[in-house]
Amino acid sequence: MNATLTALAEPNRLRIVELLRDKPRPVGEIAKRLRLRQPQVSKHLRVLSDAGLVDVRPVAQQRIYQLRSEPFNELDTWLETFRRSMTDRMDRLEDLISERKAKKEREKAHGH
Amino acid sequence: MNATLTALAEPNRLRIVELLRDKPRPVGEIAKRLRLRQPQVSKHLRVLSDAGLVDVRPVAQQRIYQLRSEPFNELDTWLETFRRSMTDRMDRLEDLISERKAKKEREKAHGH
DNA sequence: CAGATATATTCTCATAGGGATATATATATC
DNA sequence: GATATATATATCCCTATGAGAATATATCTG
Repeated sequence: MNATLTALAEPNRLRIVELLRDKPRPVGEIAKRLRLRQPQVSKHLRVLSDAGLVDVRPVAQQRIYQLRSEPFNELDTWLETFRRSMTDRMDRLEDLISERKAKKEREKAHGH
Repeated sequence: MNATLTALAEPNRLRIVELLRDKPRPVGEIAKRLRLRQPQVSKHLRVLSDAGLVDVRPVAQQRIYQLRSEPFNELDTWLETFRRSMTDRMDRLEDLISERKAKKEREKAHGH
């Protein structure tokens, strides 16, 4: 989880990932499209690979990189745990508000 | 998007966020529970706040921090763009697999 | 085998940012 | 108003890491 987030947190890596979202691509094409130098792209792809975000497939001298779905699924699962508690919290906040209103009403009634 | 990911990429911040998932909490409690020093917690909360991940609400000397839902929703929306293209790719992969199986079957039938 | 092409690795440098400590600020209590 | 409590900020140190350039490695083509 943390590995995934760390890998995605770097702007150029995020761009690479978004580029690979469309389809698998070789290193050179990624570099060209994103106007990055080849070594940086290779380095970033290494990080993405170590984090399990991409797979490589050699074709002649080229290395075709493509996204792996697992990390994204995990990220999604993790996010869901928030979705739930968030809506819960919202409900509780509303409860809190109506509670306070009720309290104020009581105070007013008692001449505060 | 990048701000959100950067904020979440730091291990202790991630822990803070996961702690706040349960309910809003004051700085001191976060520090105590995660065994972090108060200044670090304040700094991390500052980053989370700048990234729009948390809100503050003062109660006496305490500052109660709580999660904001927007960034998580955005992250979710972003993730969906992957889910789609991934399943597309998966379908294609499955096509590839069944194609290969078919080929093997043909080969087996021919006495390979 | 000699290029040419595509990619990975290594090295150096500079910077960002996280941890520790001290201190500032704000609010409550007496 | 003095003190205690809760939090924020400032300062210093240190490490991780991204960029750039040079070089190594692998594969194809002739």
